[in-house]
Amino acid sequence: MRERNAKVPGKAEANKRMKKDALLNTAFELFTNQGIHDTTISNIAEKAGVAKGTFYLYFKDKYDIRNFLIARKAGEVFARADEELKNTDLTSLEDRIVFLADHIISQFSKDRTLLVFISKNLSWAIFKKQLLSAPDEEMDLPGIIREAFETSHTRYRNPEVMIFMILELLSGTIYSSILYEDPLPIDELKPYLFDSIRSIMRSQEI
Amino acid sequence: MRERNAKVPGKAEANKRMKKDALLNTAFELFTNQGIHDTTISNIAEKAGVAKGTFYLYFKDKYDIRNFLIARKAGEVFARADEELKNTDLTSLEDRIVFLADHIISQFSKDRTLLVFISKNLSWAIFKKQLLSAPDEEMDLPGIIREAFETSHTRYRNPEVMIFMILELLSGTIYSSILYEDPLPIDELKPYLFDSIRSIMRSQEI
Amino acid sequence: MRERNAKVPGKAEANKRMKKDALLNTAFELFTNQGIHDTTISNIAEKAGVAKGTFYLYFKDKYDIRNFLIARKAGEVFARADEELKNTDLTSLEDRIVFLADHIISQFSKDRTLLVFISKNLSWAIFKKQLLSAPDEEMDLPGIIREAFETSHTRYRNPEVMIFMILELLSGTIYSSILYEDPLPIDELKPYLFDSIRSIMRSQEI
Amino acid sequence: MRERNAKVPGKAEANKRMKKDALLNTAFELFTNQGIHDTTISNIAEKAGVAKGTFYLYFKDKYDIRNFLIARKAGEVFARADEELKNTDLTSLEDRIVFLADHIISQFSKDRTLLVFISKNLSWAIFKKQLLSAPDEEMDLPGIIREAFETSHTRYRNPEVMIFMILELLSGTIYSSILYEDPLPIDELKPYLFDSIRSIMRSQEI
DNA sequence: AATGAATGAGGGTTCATTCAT
DNA sequence: GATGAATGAACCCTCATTCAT
Repeated sequence: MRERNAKVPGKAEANKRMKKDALLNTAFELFTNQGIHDTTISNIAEKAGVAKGTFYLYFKDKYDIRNFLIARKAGEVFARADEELKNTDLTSLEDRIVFLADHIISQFSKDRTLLVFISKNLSWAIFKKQLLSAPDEEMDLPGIIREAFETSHTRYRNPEVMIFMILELLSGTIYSSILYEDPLPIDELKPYLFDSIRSIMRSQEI
Repeated sequence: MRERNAKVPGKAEANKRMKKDALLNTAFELFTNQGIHDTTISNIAEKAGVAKGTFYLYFKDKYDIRNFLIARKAGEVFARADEELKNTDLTSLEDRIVFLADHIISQFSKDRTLLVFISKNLSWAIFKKQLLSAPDEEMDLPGIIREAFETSHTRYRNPEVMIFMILELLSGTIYSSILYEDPLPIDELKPYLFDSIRSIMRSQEI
Repeated sequence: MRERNAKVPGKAEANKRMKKDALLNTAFELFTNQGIHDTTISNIAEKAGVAKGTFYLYFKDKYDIRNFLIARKAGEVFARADEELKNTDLTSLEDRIVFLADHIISQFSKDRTLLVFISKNLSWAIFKKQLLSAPDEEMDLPGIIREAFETSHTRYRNPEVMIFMILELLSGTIYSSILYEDPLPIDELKPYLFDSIRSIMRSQEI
Repeated sequence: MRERNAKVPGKAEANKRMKKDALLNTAFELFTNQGIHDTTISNIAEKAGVAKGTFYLYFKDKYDIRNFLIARKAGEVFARADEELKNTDLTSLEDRIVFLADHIISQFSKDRTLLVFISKNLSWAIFKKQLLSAPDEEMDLPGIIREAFETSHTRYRNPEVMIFMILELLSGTIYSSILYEDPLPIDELKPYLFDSIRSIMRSQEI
């Protein structure tokens, strides 16, 4: 019997997804290359090979597609870092969080356009909205974090607040450090940054 | 006695300064009330009581006046906090920096439009450019900071990096906390935040 | 039988051509009545009954439509003269060219706005670009000229240079003569002018 | 007793002339370098080292100064050619006019910006207005021409018309030939052109 | 679902001209 | 005569959005 998603494995459905993906990929390329301000909906539609009107079948406007992209890209960064974490045998939450931070830094170092794009948007609002509340098919970040704290031997006063502060510290500092090497290049900044993260965590231990 | 052609020295200059100030004040009001995006140069000029073309005598475009305003407003926030600091007898650098943070938070709590306006722009680039390098007539912030570190009994590994991290942590967290009370209202966040600041500083002591 | 979605073939295309023609006709009228400098794109669009933005779907800017018009109008003048030439039985190239010159003069005498418009633009660059190189659907001027020289009993040193000189002499002189009757009204100038054309041609015979 | 123009050989007078000359020289430089359209009165005034308002003390607007310049520059070209003519012992008017044409061509070949500037403006209206009617202090061109025809052994049907046609032929052809080498580079065009001039003259002999 | 021609409000910017000093 | 800050009309051009096909 055919389930909910059955239909004849829809050509139309696949086509729709392809169009949306084409729009997203094109938009990301244009946003990072020439800036959001200088990218028009015409640009995106034309380069994606669809008509201008078609854009509006999938997104409300330019900012709709931007937000969609930021969330997706940020999620991918976290997912990759978490994937790598699984290959380690780090046990203390402190080590694990520093590992994640390190891996995130490393991804942004290799892809500065991505850094510029999500830059400071990798912040609490988006993090929470996208990653904590809506466990999607691909990655259950909320679950991951909850579990991490539950399995940790060390307990913290307010895990959410702690993550919040670490995230803001991380996202705030790497932008200037990676892009402008100011006040220090990222490799020289890391010791200070990781020390700070650890000391924040320790100050919150119960 | 003044003759017909005897200009009051600097009358034209004063006039020019007034025009520029009128433009700046108006722009700030409009930017905070209706957003930068929805504020047009026509709006600013009209409300400031000058012709549209006059705007261009003083500023290159909308972003020129915005940057000017951010730097000025951010400077004022620091200056006021520092002014209050002088009325205390706090001696340890840790206490003094937490005091400054507290006072800055208090200013932004009372003036959310200001927070939205300079929000995350209160960042390293602007801070350094405007406040560290160019001691202006009104406030010698570079001098203040240098002196603070020199008179401190405690020494730190890298004062600049330390200030950088504290500033990013502060500016990153207060936005979400003051405006959205997320993850906590600012008054409840403060203990965590100040603890974190202190622990960052301690981790950097030599 | 036509279905609901069966477009009349080329209905949209016809519509586009009409819009473009409306713009061209309106632009010509405004250019000749109030000058190119004093004609704005708004003027043209409004009078043509289309939106301002529509103008930019068809032409890059004011000078784009001007060049288009000059070429078209100049082409029409030549085409009409050549059409009349066919009704004669003139055989010598000298007679045929003087006939063409006479007919061109006569057209401009009757339509001074046209003269002012293409005036000195009826020159070599445009003549060559538009009329010699790209035989369009309506008139194969290059072919006409080539044929004229090939069928002529008389041969000339350099036909292209000869046409060039005659054209510049003609276009240079009629402007002042027709519009300002200076140094002579066109009817009195003609004998001198035609004599000059004939003598130029004779000087180039091989 | 002091005559009308006396005054103490005026410093003010000299100053005024200098300002006007500075404006004229600057305008010419800007017109030829960046085009009349893209040259603003501000540009001219600033580069000439005078205030914007001062421009209006000497010229009505941009086109006033342009016309002034065209007439002056065109006059200089003729004057130089005529000066050289004096160093020859050419007697026939035909030879003398071809000599002038040759010398004018040579000047424009060496200074293409000048050619672009006066280009087709080296035409009858300007020629007549500036050069034939108003014998100025520096050059009595009307006198020169009148004399040339009077001393010529050969008589012509209508000298003015003849000069008119030759001038238009010359000014029309050299532009395309010198700037674009089309239909021939100027050196190759010359034989055809001079032959044409001579044959025009011969066709007008009485 | 897809198209893309048409729209037209609206922004940014320029610059000739004035006039108080 | 000289200045140059101020003016503000004028204009170009973009581009998000619609809708008939």
